[in-house]
Amino acid sequence: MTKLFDNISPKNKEILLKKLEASTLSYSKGVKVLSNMSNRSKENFIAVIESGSAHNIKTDYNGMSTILEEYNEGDIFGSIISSINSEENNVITKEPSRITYIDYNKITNSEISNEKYYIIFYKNLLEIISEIVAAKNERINILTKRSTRDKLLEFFNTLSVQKSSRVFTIPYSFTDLASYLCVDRSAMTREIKNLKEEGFIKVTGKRITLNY
Amino acid sequence: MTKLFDNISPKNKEILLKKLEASTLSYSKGVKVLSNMSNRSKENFIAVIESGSAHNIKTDYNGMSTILEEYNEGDIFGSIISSINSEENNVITKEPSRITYIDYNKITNSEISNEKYYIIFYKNLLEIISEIVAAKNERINILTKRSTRDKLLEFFNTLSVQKSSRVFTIPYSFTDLASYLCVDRSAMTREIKNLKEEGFIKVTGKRITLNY
DNA sequence: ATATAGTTGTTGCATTTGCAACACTTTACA
DNA sequence: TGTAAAGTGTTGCAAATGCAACAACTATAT
Repeated sequence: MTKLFDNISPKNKEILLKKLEASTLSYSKGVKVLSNMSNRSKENFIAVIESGSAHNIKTDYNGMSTILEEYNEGDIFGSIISSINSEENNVITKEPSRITYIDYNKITNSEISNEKYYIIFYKNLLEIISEIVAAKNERINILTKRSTRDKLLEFFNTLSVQKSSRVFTIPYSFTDLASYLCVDRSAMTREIKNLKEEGFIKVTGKRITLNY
Repeated sequence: MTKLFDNISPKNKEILLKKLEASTLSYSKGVKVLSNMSNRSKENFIAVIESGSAHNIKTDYNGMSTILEEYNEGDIFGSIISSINSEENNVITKEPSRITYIDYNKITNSEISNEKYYIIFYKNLLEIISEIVAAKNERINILTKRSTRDKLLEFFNTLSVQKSSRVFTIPYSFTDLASYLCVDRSAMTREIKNLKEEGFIKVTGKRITLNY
């Protein structure tokens, strides 16, 4: 469940959704989510993942593709918070999913209401966006590392902090991880091997143990 | 001027600032801005650059430093929107500056007021943060490029779009640009030379002309 | 006005990374 | 359940990048 409606009564939530003209669509697996959306409405919307999951994938002019973001149940994405405007970006479902769309203009331009639930909604939105910003900062943190090794270590470190443990599981395939870290897959595999041989990490499938 | 108080009357602005216990500090050039701030208050604040400018610089364990962000007059930064919590991060003034601090807890935890200016403040904050997110997305866009050449071209492209012109001026020294793009300076200079020789760009000092 | 610190362009060389190709394993799904 | 598709580990080789060092130039501060 998204935090977007935390502390708002079901009744008020309904009023709000109606006011914002929210609509929910269902998708099967592996579908480009925004392809049937007009460029017009692409410019200002928020989407809530009601169920399922999706990847935001950027494909370069030279065919190089990069996983920009991962959206899971309860996550939100949209024009103001993600880069999805470009032709290069695609949001693709990883499994059958249901997504609710809200016109962001309706949020910002609607009559300013004195209703309490209105400001609570704003607070919630702000909080969610703050979390998104934190995630983006972390991504930038990883990408500013100059070497494959340092990118891996930074990534592992983040996971380790998240799970409060030196043992954790990589939530991607190694192929996807390379894409996420923006490095060549074979070079990454080589570097992981080095880290193993030098005793920094232990790798069992997707389970990593940090030894430092 | 920051947008934070747009559409809020001076009187209400004052009430708001008092309520939020805002305080303004002055700094000379080249000063670490947050060094005298307690870790406690570092965790939740917003800072507004009233005048002057600053860099958010991250220095690695191995001494490698990267310009994460640049703050100019009217910009805001802070714990919820920037990565500044780590020991590695420093915000350093580029010139004499005045900065106003607002305790973010005061914003989120204060009694929910029905005052109109209150929700306007929220809207403004949300809008500013959306712009920050857009900037971060752009940064990620650049950093996901795999080669120095593509990073340069993406950076030039962004500037070109911003200025709506194929001629523009780089707002950094080349040394700082290399740091911003996370590449070696000499390698970057080499690549810029290549781009010049291949006729893609013209370079006169910091003035770039795109020929494609 | 001058010393000092910082910026720029350049180069040779070492290292890292990317690319292409391959065999093998695992997963997905019709 | 069988077949196709996707993921994994590996390697040799080529190309890109980083590193170190230098000289020339520019900006800054006292």
